[in-house]
Amino acid sequence: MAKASQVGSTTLDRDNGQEAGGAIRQRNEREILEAAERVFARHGYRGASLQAIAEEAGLPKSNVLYYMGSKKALYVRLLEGVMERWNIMLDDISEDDDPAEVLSAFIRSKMEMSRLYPQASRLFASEILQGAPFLQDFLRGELREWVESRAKVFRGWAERGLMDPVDPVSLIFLIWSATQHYADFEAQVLGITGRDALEDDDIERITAFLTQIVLKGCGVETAGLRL
Amino acid sequence: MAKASQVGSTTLDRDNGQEAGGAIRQRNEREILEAAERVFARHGYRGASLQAIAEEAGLPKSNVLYYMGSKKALYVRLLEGVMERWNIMLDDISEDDDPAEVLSAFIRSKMEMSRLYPQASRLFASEILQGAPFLQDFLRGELREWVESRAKVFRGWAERGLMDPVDPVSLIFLIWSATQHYADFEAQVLGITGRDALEDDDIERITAFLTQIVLKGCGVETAGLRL
DNA sequence: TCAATAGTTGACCATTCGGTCAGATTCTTC
DNA sequence: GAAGAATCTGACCGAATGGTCAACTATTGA
Repeated sequence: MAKASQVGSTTLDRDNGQEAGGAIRQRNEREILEAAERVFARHGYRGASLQAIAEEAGLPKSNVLYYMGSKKALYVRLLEGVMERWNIMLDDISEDDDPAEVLSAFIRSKMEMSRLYPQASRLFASEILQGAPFLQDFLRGELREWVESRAKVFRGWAERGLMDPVDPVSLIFLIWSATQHYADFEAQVLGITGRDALEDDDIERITAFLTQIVLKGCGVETAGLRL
Repeated sequence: MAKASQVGSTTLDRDNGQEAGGAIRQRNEREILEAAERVFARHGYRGASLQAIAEEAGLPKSNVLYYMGSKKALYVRLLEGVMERWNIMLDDISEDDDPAEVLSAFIRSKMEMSRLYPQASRLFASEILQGAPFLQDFLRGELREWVESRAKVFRGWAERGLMDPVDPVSLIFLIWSATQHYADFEAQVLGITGRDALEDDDIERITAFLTQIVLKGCGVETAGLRL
């Protein structure tokens, strides 16, 4: 299952992922992780303080360290969680699939990620803004291969005339940026639109918009596709 | 000239923008501002330390405070600088302009911003990730009006059949996110593509890609436009 | 029941944080 | 070259930082 390749150099494998632990531990760890995700997403690794995380979780600082060991270990564990959710989306595609279906499903699932896990998206964004000190290996390894494999399929479609011969990597970046924008820049989106929050039908409307632009923009046939 | 509306509550107007000061002051302030932009962009407001900024600028910490007064004043001044560059792009458009020309110029100028001032873009991104504590007023005021005025023009074009009736605000967000991506997520882009840096022709290629997707995706006539 | 294990937490530590200040040095101006 | 302004900076301050630890309580299993 790969895990998020190295991810720094801390040994964190003592309780690796699915291990349960007591019911108390499970509940407290979940609460700490959720609180930490919010604080790290907002203030970045250096800007987040254990005190702030502890207060957000409603626990004394010592308790946070009791469960998480150190600030770095906590941060790395959060990143691993983000990468894990990311990997769920890693279902394979082939040249035999329908471009319109694959692209629209891709856009939809990325929009749902932004909708369901905005904090995770922001945490990732913050890590990248810092220069990706902990995720270098992931970017240059797993994620790069993922992009390359998709790119090859896109190129195949283009050769068969199913879509315009656009640069596949740029296309992937376009979809990533446009979808993540609504999580990472939520404050900007809300400020400009004057809304308090984005509702389900906003997301639906934006998804439809992006799908239309991308499919039409790439010259993908949408015959027989419900949009 | 509007300035960046309030921007926090610190009184920073003692040396407002174009005021020169001695040659020494001018040089040192510039060096400090450039260093601070890098550090704030990477670590966020809370994560950036005056010590780190001072080292980056090659000056003692006391000197930074001598010129900038306080951490908050330094940060606000940087944001004002970013907004100022932003406002340069604020040239007006009208329904009489050619949609293809306006949209492609818009994409090009945003890509150039990402190319020329990546640190400024990241600083802005970091501020938004924090929930835009200092830029709330700017977002809800100036920027909102800017978006609305553009949206009205886009709608006019759609009514006259010059482009598809897509949601103009979503379109603006799409262009913003896609272009800023190459500055804000540079570490990701470089990691995935395995490059050391993005060159001028990369930017040119990406600009052409985005222009093609957006124009075609919006159903804009590109007759007689050099692309 | 009772010992072992797990969980809790305040006191404390060295370091770093943003910021102040006094005194030294350098630059300008006449 | 002297007076005054601008610049420079090490010493220092209280508060906050990440982290340790020992003493304590709660839970669990035999």
